[in-house]
Amino acid sequence: MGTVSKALELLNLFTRARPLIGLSDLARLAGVNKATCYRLVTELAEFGLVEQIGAGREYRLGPAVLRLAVLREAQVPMRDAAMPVLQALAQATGETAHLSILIGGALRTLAHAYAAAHVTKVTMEDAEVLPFHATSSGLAVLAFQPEAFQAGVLAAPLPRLTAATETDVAALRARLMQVQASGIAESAGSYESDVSSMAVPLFDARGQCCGGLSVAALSSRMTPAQRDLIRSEITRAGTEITTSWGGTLPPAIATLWRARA
Amino acid sequence: MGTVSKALELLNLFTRARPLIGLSDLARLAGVNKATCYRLVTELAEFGLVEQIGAGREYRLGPAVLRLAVLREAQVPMRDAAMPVLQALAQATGETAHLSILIGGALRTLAHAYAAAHVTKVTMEDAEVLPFHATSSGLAVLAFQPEAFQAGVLAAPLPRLTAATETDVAALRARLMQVQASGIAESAGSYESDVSSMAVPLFDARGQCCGGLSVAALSSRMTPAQRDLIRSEITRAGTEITTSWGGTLPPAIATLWRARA
DNA sequence: ATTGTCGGTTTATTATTTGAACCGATGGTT
DNA sequence: AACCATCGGTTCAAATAATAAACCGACAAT
Repeated sequence: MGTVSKALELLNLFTRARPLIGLSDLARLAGVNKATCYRLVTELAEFGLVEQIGAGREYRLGPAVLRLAVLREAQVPMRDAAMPVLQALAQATGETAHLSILIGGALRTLAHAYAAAHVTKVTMEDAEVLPFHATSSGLAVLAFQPEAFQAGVLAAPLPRLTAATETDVAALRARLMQVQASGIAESAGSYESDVSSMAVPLFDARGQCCGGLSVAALSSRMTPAQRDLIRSEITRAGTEITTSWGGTLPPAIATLWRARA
Repeated sequence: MGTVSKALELLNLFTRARPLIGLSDLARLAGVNKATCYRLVTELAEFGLVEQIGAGREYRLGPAVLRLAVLREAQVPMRDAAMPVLQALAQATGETAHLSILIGGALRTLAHAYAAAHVTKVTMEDAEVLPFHATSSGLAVLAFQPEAFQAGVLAAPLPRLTAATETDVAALRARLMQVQASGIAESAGSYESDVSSMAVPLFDARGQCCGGLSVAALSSRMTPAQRDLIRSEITRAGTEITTSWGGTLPPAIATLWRARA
């Protein structure tokens, strides 16, 4: 692994649950020497990608990420374009909707929207990693990746997160084929007990699947009628987001979704 | 310069005017060998900080910057916190307001808001660099930086952007002292002819000046009454943003602003 | 007073990065 | 169609930059 990768790996250590990290912790978490870590984090800080704050001299993500994001959104307004659709989807289904995209081989949540319909709802955090094998978004996205990518994911450890998590590779492959055939993925309690969700893949201008759109509901509310409603709404929303990204649905998917909805 | 800095420097080459860059151009612009550039940009791409798009195989900023920005804003909601105030400021003054922050020693615009009051307005682009010596924001921010930082800025070339641009170091130092004494900076036609602006510094939780807030108007509209209005509104808005960032105004500034407004 | 940890620095050793030349492919120009 | 320049990407010896371990003073808890 190159030096640059090591430095960037440091950025990945900052999460919502762990937004501030001291030098020694950073070195430990990244598995690098403290001196090495110091040099790396100092270089990151020079560019404002991280910044050091007051008392404990801990580090956190810096203002430069904002500037880069503003530039990126100006050219490729993925998040801005998707937000209104996401909110409308949450509203229409009365459940929590979220959007995730492939970044560096991992699926990460980028945005979410809640519905006001129920007091109990599935809560989300942005910028978290979703396991491919245990979420509907993961299955929806993975089903439309190249075979090599799928193989890589299925070859890695597949943690059993709940009693309902499928960890058998053959069974997962069958699920993926099913998703390819239907254009929509479902999961029930495989990531969090009591949460059922449905998801569709999203496509960029190259026609590649680069993200997923999901609606997550308490399993107790996932009635047949509700599933029909979600399927109808999520395929429409998925089409809308893909289009707003300048992407095109694979014809097979477009046909499937039209037939169902 | 370390390898990491070289890689990050590549990110800085992407601007609004030049959002797509090919490998050879990237190497030329960064002043590094093409093979080096290839390795660096490939590592950046692995993390999604850049991505390569279709035809010309050119590179652009990638989706990872979004994820990082979402995380950053979740912890330090600078942009989100400032946006409503910025819009209110534009509305109240009938002119263009913008927010800029210090990133890696440079002042960059982060957000802006237009007013509907006039058909003619000062237009802005986000994520652009503002020269310290030729803008009111630049003066406002520079005036509250450590002496070493000021000296560094004033030692660098100070391009004459318009006929009204002040490039004399002694005169600029005098301007800075004036800004320190008044808590507000003004400029008239020193960046763009026909544009006059006023700006105030913004402070973070450490009490350091980390950005500026500015209102820019066509010079023809900058009447004495308008200047009084802008001064009153911009100091209030500046206080509000600084507070919402968890920062505190230096007591001297707070006193100055209260007296004026 | 002891002990452990913190952020940060120093050093010789080591491994990574670098630059120039070289591919095959592409696309204008003559 | 032959040519030429340039593209993205690759190779490999030479050189530079990164690394690990030990160390520092400061601070906190014991």
